[in-house]
Amino acid sequence: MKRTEFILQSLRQNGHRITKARRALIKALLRTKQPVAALELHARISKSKVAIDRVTVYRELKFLADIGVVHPVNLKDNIQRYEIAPVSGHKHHLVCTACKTVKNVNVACADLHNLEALLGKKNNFIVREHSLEFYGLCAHCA
Amino acid sequence: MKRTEFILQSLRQNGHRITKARRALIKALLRTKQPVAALELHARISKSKVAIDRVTVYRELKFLADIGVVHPVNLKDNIQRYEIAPVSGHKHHLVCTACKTVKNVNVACADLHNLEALLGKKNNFIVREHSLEFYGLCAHCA
DNA sequence: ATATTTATGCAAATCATTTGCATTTAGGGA
DNA sequence: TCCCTAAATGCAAATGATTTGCATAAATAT
Repeated sequence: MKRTEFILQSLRQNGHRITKARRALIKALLRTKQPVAALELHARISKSKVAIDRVTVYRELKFLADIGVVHPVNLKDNIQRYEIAPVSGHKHHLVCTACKTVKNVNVACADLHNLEALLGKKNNFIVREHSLEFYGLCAHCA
Repeated sequence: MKRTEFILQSLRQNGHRITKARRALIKALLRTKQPVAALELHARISKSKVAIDRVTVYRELKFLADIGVVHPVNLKDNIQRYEIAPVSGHKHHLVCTACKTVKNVNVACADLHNLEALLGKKNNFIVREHSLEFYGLCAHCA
């Protein structure tokens, strides 16, 4: 459980408080291997006898995203999900459109960065980020 | 106004009816250069004195997406947008996170297809599609 | 222990989208 | 042209995710 403490530590150092809700949220986030929605997370936490409000989960996730502890993930169903931010960079996903299972995949974003520079120049934009997700059918659903 | 007629024609040929709502929707969709949300589209159509219901817009957009006339576009705000499907392939977008302007950009998806094949093999998935969007600041907002 | 400020809970609002159902209407055929 | 039937529409109300307002609780520095 070292990762949890590391995150809490850095929160504390930045003047944020360590509360029951925050601790439960981060632990729950670390436990999941897939991006989770606020309500999903709230359900899981509730099941583990920790009582925190739905609204707190929404607020906390947004807060954690603001400070970069979690990354927002947007798939095609227009539900906001989050995942613990990796140590560096960001993740890409492979989503089964049938069972909704999400797998993390490695993509060499460096290749995209050239493209981004090009697009930026061509369109007079400063390109800051990209989102790249893959959709298909997992072995089980195919 | 040839494109409109072409689309209506092909709808007719597939046994779908040409209604006032459908015609207005398609014309409105062809008029916009950026992905539009249902409510946005409804507002525009209403402004042009054509009275069609919000619900009809939602239903129609979903229908048009099902038959491939429009493509759903998902950006980071979890609002469902649509755009007229290009003759072949699909579009990618460059979104200004400040003013929300969306520009279409050309991406050689062929490069991604190699990657998709690889990911599919590695994860035992059948990869069907991808979504790749870019975010940044336009010249005006930078 | 106390003050101060951050974080939480509860209720209610909001926003996008969907559903049920009764009514209208496009378009093929008599 | 009129009618028939399925397809499309409109209206009202439901749903689901997310947000907001406000008063309270509780985490830390002093």
